[in-house]
Amino acid sequence: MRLAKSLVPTLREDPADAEALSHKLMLRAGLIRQLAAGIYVYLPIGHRVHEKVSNIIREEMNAIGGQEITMPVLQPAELWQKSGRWDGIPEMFKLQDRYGRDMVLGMTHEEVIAWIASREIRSYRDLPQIWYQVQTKERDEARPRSGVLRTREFVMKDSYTLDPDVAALDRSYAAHESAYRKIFERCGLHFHVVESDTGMMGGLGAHEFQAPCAAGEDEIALCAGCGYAANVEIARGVPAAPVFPPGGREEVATPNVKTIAEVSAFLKIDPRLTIKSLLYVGKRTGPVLVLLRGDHVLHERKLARALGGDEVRPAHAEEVRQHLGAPAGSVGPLGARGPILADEALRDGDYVVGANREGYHVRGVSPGRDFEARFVDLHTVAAGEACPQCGKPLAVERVIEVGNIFKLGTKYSEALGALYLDESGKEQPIVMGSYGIGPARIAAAAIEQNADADGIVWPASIAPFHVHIVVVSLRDAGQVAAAEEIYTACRAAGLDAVLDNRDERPGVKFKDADLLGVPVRVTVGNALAKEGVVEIKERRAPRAEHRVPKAQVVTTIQSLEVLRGVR
RNA sequence: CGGGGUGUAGCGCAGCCCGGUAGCGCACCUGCUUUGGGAGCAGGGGGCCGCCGGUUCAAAUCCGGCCACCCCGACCA
Repeated sequence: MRLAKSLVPTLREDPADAEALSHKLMLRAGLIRQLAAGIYVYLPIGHRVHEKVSNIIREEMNAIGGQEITMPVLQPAELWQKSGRWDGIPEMFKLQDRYGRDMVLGMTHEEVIAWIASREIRSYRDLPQIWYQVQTKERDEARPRSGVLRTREFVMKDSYTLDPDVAALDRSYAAHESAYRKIFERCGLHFHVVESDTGMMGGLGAHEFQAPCAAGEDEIALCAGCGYAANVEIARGVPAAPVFPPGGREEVATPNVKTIAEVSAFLKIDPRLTIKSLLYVGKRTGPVLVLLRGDHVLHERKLARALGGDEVRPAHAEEVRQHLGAPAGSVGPLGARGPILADEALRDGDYVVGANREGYHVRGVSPGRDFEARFVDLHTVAAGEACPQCGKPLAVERVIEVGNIFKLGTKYSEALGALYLDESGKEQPIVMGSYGIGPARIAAAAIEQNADADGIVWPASIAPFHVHIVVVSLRDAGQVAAAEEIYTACRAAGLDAVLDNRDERPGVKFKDADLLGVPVRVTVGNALAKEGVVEIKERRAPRAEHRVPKAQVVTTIQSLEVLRGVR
């Protein structure tokens, strides 16, 4: 590619609308432009990167026997009505055709897969199968954000496995896990494989591939000791217990003291010696009193799971007063009506709790002894808590989900009649798995993880080009000719090259080269006439430089460690 | 969906309080000079001031409504 006539609109300044590093850099380097909230145009450079990532994914999917197909984005509502997902998914784009028939824009493709399977798979001899596509997904996200990290329209590689039984599913799942590891390694990402919530889909198991980065939306708990790794949605941590002071149960006046911080300050005690009482309302299960240690934070997903997948919300102020007879700052478990859920951390010890009487708390209250409660894991893991497996301290990292693998089971095959005959001639539902990867998130995560003050620093495998050739002066015919020669030679050698032949000052070209982040830069400038050499410089620190005659450019580049493994 | 913020030239912003000619930097066009880390000088083009309505002799500016976008939270099959 020659830059002079190309659509690579770089920006000098950060766009006002961008916050996340990858978002700023993708806009500034001219990879993308935003059409609407969460909807992006991929310009030539962005498109190239996306293709490089997608092709790596394709290679690894093909390597485990995946067969690429393409399924429609536009789908009849009927399929989704059959699977039970037509209602209750606010992210689903729905529309009608001209005859008033309900349609959906696909946000995932389990239904279509099950539909194909129901028609084409008949015997255990047809199994197993791995079908995948690289296709656009449409999701009406509540809040698109961080550039390309969470969008309403995005391309996903989604694959689906069809197996005769759970043991076979386990093998397909393991094959995917190993393919995914290779994909992320080849893309140059740092990542963790973590246990994740199977969510409302109620599958048999799931893992996420999470790439650490500042703009991430998830948090994971990690144990350096034994390798335990889980999304904080499900991660369990064992907090250190406080030292409980002696003393019996007594009611104490706590005028105008409401929050945990106020209670512990007023009574001059560690917040860990208090219980935080929160009234929640489950859509089906009704009011439930939730107890946590004073310093802990409730994880609502854990609560929802403890209530059998119910939808929960904090009670309104009036509901608290009505249910417990006191305002929110003075409530507690003593004499409370209805179910009480207490975090595991509260099993032992005497705590300060709200008295259910405005302006009073009670000291020396022991869960289990002074009131009945069901103990479940409810608190959000904090860094430093002990690993549930080995006891070493856990770390908590901010991450972006770049892939997930999911054991679906037979939910969709049963709903859509995807059955096969086993060896004994008996009809069985196909056991399914589904697996997703977002190429755009991989690109953005790679930027987040590798950028420096001057711009993007691409891993060579997904860089838009391997070599960025800068002609310092277009007025020097010798430089232009040499640059063209090098450009042609690189391409002939299988190196993707971009030639900056724009009539710009050298500074502008160098700045843009840094911004674009291509791993190797070749500068054709004064040194050509003076010493007969060009400069080959790596983008990544410490920007190692080689000065060689133009005839040696290709072999020198090919010997660079940054390009190891590519071409 | 709750909270906060912003909409003025392609990009980044000022002007708005206190109503009266729409401005600055970058980018773009022309000319001259310059040419190894985002050049200098001179001249020039480009605006439904987010949209609709109201107040007023007069609205970018005041008032009302709406829309879009960003951030925090909720949600995220």
